[in-house]
Amino acid sequence: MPLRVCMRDRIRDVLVARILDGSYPAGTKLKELPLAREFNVSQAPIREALRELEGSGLVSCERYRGTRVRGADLTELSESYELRAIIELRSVELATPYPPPALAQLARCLRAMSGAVAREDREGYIDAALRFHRELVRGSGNGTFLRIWDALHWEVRSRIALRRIGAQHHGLKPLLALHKSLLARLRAHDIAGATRMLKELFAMVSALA
Amino acid sequence: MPLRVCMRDRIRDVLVARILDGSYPAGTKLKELPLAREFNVSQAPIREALRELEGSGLVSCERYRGTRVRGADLTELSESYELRAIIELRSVELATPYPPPALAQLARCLRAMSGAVAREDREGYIDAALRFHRELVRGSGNGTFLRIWDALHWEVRSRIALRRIGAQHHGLKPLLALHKSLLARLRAHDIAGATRMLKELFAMVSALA
DNA sequence: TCCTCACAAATTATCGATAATCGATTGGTC
DNA sequence: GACCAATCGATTATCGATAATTTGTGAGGA
Repeated sequence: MPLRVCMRDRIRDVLVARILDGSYPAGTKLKELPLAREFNVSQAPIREALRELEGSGLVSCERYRGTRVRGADLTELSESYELRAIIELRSVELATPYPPPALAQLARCLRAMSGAVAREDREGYIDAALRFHRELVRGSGNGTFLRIWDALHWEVRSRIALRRIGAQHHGLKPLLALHKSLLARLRAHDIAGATRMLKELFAMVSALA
Repeated sequence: MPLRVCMRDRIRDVLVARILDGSYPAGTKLKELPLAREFNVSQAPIREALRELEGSGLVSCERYRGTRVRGADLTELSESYELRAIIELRSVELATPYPPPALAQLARCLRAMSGAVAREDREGYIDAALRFHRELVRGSGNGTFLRIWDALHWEVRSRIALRRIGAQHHGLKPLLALHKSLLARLRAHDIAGATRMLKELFAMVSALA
């Protein structure tokens, strides 16, 4: 059985998905040997996957005491949003004026978000919105910003956050509107305005959570 | 031979120290088996140490292609300082007014910095200054801020940065003065003033590098 | 000359088993 | 009953060896 991607990556993705879908609520102990048996691998790839999740802050490890999930913790969630907010705000400052290709990419994401809202596809909205925000950071040209942003696994955190909000998907429309305004400000090289929009966005998410 | 701390941690610290002291300049390939032989351990703890360094951004790994040092890269260094700056600036906003114990701790660090400057002990200054800045972040109460700040291994990066500056240790006095002003502003609950001081600090470091 | 395909060397990824450590529990003592 | 040390089971940390992958090289063909 040739391995297209290494086990470690595959296992990490599965674990992330399980934290995402609620299979592993906060506090769950992730034991290495049982996981190894389940995935039909040895301990090594499991351990490496867990280390990587620790780096993202989704789990925490203590020496000889094991690994526990801590991603769904509300405090940690709002703390992460705080970090994400300052990274994106500074990215917008650094990146403006965004070059036309970046603006085009942002516009594509926005269209995808709009379409998702239209068909009430919340998952689709999240994916598109994350691409939008990641592009904001990427545009800053600061690789460290992007690395940290990626390491926080927003594809997990966003869903945890939105699950807390519950079924209020009517909340997506004002979010979409803010993104539209934000892009317009970026096109106009209006840093102050763009920053204001972004702050409102994060304030709205915080209020919901 | 009972292991007081696990090999992984010990090895990680040695590798960090080597990146720090210049033994491993940027681009150095870190091969697992040779390192394992050198430390008289097997591959496993080496790999885990390398993963952790990857999380800190000090090295980068590619699948089946190995691990390379990238900590001394100037671009990456200024990018990291940019991230550190926004984390500390926001921390000051969140933490002010700092509680008396935190202010006392900051004052202790400042005294240590002052003493180090007086005896022209640059290493001592760096240690004390890092404690000062870490305390700024800790005071915010945002554990994610602190986790990311720690993961960036400033005990390495600061020294790399200051080595670039060279022997201009006269540059430490204005830095010390800015820290003093900063603490005074924090005591006075003057967020705007404190923020200004911190921005000047980072501007000065960036200018030096 | 330029390709490209097979092969070998070097290195990483994974395995299966052993050693070290932690937490709870048991048994003994006061 | 309260306390403490010895021990056991569960789990993590590490080991030594094997499998998988990449990269470089050289032979053969257009």
